[in-house]
Amino acid sequence: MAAFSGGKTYHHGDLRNALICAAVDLATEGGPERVVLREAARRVGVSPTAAYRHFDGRGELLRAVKTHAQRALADSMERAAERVPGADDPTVAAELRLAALGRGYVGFALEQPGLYRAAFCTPRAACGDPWAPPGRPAAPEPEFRAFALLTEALHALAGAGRVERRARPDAGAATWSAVHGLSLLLLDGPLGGLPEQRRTDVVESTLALVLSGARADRAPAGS
Amino acid sequence: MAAFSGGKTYHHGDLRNALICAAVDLATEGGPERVVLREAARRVGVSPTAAYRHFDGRGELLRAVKTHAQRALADSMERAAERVPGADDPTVAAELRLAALGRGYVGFALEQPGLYRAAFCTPRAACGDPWAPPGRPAAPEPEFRAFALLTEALHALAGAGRVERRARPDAGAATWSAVHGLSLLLLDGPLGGLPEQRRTDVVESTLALVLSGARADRAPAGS
DNA sequence: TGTACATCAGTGAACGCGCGTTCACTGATGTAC
DNA sequence: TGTACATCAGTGAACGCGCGTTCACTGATGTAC
Repeated sequence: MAAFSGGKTYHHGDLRNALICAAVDLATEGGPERVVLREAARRVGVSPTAAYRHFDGRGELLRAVKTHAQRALADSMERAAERVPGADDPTVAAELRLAALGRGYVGFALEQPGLYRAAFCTPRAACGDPWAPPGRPAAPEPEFRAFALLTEALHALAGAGRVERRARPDAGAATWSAVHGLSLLLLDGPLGGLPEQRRTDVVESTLALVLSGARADRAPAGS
Repeated sequence: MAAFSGGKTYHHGDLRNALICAAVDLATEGGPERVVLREAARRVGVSPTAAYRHFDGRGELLRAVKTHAQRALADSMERAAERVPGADDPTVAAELRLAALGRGYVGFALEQPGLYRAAFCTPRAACGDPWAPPGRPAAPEPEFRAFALLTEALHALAGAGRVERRARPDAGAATWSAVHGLSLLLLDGPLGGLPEQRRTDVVESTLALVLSGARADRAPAGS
């Protein structure tokens, strides 16, 4: 996030994007609560006031960071899935893809902890503003492509080799829960101090849990 | 948390516990980042300086809150498990208990969101101090009885009706991941806006995922 | 039982910090004629 | 093509806020003799 796209048309040229990049850097370094409007302006070399030409305030800047972080998370999942080798059996292929998506998810969380936490920050939660009013956020949630990727993979797996079979309705949410919880427990939770090998074991165990859930979905009820 | 235990021996009498209670109240109202030393002292009716007779500083006060929150979480799980009806089949009984523990876990998170988040806060994460140094915390982690309860239930389930069979080593962590992730997605995550019924569905789906993992543990490999 | 003293839990004022946000402004860019 | 003007992206100083923490202190409690 050192460069930004737009051309230099005005005084600064694309200050909005430059501020977002700086804010993303901040989140990368220390999570959402490190996203500080004054600091972002400082890094871009501009007065804090200038930011108010482009954002309503800190909240809006943080939302932009959140959107960016969610995209980066989904990108990481897709990259992991692309690296997965093909398989003749469509069921095996679908299982490999689902597991790869999960690894990409957890991998992103571990490699970009600050950005990952920013992807899930809410005004009332840990975004540096403890005084935010409770209740639903006013602005609509940005896309959650990560969730869509998991759901699609589950449906593909449920229907692999059969005609139009679909996964249980909330299987996506359950799977998401597993990889999300795992990421946070590993990141700054009680599973944080694990050595490399143990960490890998826990990740694979959790992916195995997800896959066994998907298999139970495919089998006749009560097996 | 309106009362505190100790007798009035000194000027205030058990100020330490009074401060912890106030801090727990703050966390209950707004999560760990709302735990503010000055405000806790204010509520107890004491000068901020007085707190330094009993705590090293804000960090230590927050740790006390965290410990309290973890105990409360485990208590909620045990209460939920106690309400579960008995069953003749030991396997069924073990499954019912595991599911009840999971419901108690998520239930606590939904009923006490602030306290729940405090139970998992870390200096470097969302505890209101974005400048905390990265790396492992100096002080050892307090007990995680919630985790122990899940692991024990999984082992009981794996061994139900058989001689000394144990669950897969990391099944506890995987299960914990599922309920923890679910709680956070429901709390302040993208699953936050769900209506009551849908929320219940998602909880049950995730518990089904956990149970299917436990069943796969019991069945011969490759089923 | 009474008195001098040590201990220690509390006070009150102050420190420096950095934040988000607002104000009146300046000076560069673009545009109408 | 030149000039007057409107627009708008930026500046700089200041606001009030509340925090964590430290300082020198006071006054109540407990203790030794």
